[in-house]
Amino acid sequence: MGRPPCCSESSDLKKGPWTPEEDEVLTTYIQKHGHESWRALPKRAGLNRCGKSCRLRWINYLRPDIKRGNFSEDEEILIINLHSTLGNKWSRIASQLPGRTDNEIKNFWNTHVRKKLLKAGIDPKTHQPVPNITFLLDTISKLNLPLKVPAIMSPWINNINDQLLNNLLQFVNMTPLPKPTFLDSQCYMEEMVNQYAINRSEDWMEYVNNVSLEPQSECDSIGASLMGSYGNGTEIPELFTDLKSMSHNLFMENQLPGMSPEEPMNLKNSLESNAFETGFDDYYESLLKI
DNA sequence: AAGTTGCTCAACCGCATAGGG
DNA sequence: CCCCTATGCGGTTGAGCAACT
Repeated sequence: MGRPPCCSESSDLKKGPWTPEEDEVLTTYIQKHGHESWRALPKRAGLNRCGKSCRLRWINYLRPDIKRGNFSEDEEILIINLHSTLGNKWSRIASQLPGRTDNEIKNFWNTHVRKKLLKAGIDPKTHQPVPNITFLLDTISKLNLPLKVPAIMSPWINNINDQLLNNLLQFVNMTPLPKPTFLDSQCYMEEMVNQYAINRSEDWMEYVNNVSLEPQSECDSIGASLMGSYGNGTEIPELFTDLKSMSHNLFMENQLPGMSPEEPMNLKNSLESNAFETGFDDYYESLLKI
């Protein structure tokens, strides 16, 4: 199906890594004669390669104006911004970064940026926050609250409290702490979530199956206060509505540098339609996928 | 030291597109 | 228009290397 590849008709053409000698031949030829026809070039230059392979080698490696070395922070931010508007249009992105090739940017995206964004709770495709619990965990970990961090995920089992909520709100309103960079503290986040997924999933499912808040026998005074605030039998979605608005505010405060002006509205829309409102099974699934 | 796992990135593959006849 | 060819583009692969066990 489809057109055969340009070089498949001659299977004795060389493939695989280029040798320094081949590089030399190609460079010398192009410097002398240019590359008006990639198809004809290998034969004229005396290379046992297909034109496509020659073109790729020149564009991605041998071109004299190619920029080598690690991407700078500015380049990374530019790539993120361009990707948020252009998507996987690597060649268009590359055209904005002198000396960088589409292949190089694509590799950089797939091996670095994509992972960074994911760990920061941002969907690398949509550039919008992934509605998962990592956000809340990250936030709480930075607040250094005298609570075990996983408490936010199992409040319904033992010790959520409205002091926690108050602290979060205080943080959002007063922002007395330096703005967290969501690109940091990734390992910690991952570990916490993994541990939770491993250790607490049964609790979680047990809770999901029984979505009313019942005071636990070991419930402390803070827990009792929560019961007072929300009342027995409070449906979990009500609690999540509060947490949703908090995570939204926190994200607005801590968005990645250089986002486009319309990005905050996209984030808002995303949060308003996220899994907090679509049920806990979905939410739990997203947690396990992290 | 040896084996395993994970990561990076150069290179490939196949489809899309442009342009000429 | 339609067909054909060359080039461009984006997704994917796998060799080589580093880190880990």
